Amino acid sequence: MAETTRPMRRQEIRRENEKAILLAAEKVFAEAGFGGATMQLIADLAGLPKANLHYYFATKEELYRSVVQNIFEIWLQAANCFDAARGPVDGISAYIDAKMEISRRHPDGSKVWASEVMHGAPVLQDYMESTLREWTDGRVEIIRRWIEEGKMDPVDPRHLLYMLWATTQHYADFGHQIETLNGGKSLSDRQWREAKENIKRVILTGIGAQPA
Amino acid sequence: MAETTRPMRRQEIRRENEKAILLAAEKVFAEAGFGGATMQLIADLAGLPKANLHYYFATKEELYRSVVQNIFEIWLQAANCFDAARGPVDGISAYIDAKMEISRRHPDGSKVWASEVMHGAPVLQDYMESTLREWTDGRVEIIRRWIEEGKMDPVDPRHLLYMLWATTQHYADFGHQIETLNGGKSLSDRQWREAKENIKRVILTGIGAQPA
DNA sequence: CTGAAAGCTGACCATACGGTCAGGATGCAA
DNA sequence: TTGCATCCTGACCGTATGGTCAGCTTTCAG
Repeated sequence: MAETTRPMRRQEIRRENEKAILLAAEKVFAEAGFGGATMQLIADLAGLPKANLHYYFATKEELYRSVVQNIFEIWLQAANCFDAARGPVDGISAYIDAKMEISRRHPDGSKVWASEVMHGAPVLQDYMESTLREWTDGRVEIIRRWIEEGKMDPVDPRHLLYMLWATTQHYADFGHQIETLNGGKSLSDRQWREAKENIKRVILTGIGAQPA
Repeated sequence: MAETTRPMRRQEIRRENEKAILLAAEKVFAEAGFGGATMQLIADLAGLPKANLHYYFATKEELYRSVVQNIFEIWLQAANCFDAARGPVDGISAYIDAKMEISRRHPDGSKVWASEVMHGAPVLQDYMESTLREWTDGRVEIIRRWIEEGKMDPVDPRHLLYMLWATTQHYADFGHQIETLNGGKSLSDRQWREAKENIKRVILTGIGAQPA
């Protein structure tokens, strides 16, 4: 990678290698699942000897945990959209945009996250019972208020959230299916825009929050 | 299992053992993924010695293939709802009901299917390019006709289908998350009903197909 | 310049897994 | 009853994988 063999700073080395490993791990875990992934594959993809992986991450479990926590953080960041909003149109639109962008930019991370949850969240159970639950309860409260204020129809907030998660996440997790049905090509910029617009229109109309 | 050691018919034996193996395999593949699943675990769960598995299914791949094809068939059966319908309200309602029932009754199968697609459909690529594509194109055509006939708003049929798939499948694949957010309890009959109603209401309203 | 700490790695190990096989048990048709 | 095809299984094997380690190189503070 580095053309000149300029001496690297310790900190720099650590940062770069960890980043490379995490990126490779994310991809391999996404493609093969935890059980199917091998440290050797991750090492090859990261361009490092396998033993070096164990220098940075003691075990496969530890590496996996780091990958999952990373994507969970990104996932939570999309939450901010909700808070700053004054009504369902703003809030839900922004949230859909944010989550669709995650599906597009971090499909591997999304898959790892989906896999983790599908397998019973062995690593993230704590987070789900604390952070995720708090986040969800907060958002449920916001939606409930919007309903009270007549800004949208009385829809069960939880099922609405599930719908948002499901619909947006689908474009990452089932991306391969979507590509296949798209003639084997990945979605173009325009198609991504159309996807977002369709989702927003259907859901916002569906909850009676369309802006005139 | 059999209390009396009544002699079993050959056919019967075969059928029962294959069924037991497939059921166990579905569960183990769902919980651990293909790579994480072991023939030993499947054998234990099926109550058979490992070697007996290989008598019925030569390889792990072959067993996996059978499991995946099984769920794909169930998945396709839900299609009929669409065909018999006279309009979006009937058709989409029935489809959502059917797919939600699959998520509820076959959560393991749904997870295996999701896993298969997430990992690039190594086994089902053929089916996706033939059967699934045909099915989808047919349904797209039906929806397009509904739009032409003014029975619903002009929504992109493909993205609508993705939304239906995503939303319903979510209750199986992310069932663990939903349970966690439900206080660790699985959804009750009433909650499943509410889920269905919410989804149907939001989507049907969202596409402008609400009946009066 | 020097020594210690950090970074690196080829070779190695124990284990677990998918798969095999020889040979025994069981049903069933004739 | 007999013979044979099907069914079953404990013991075994080769391989791949996660992980270890001794010893090397590189950075860098003092």
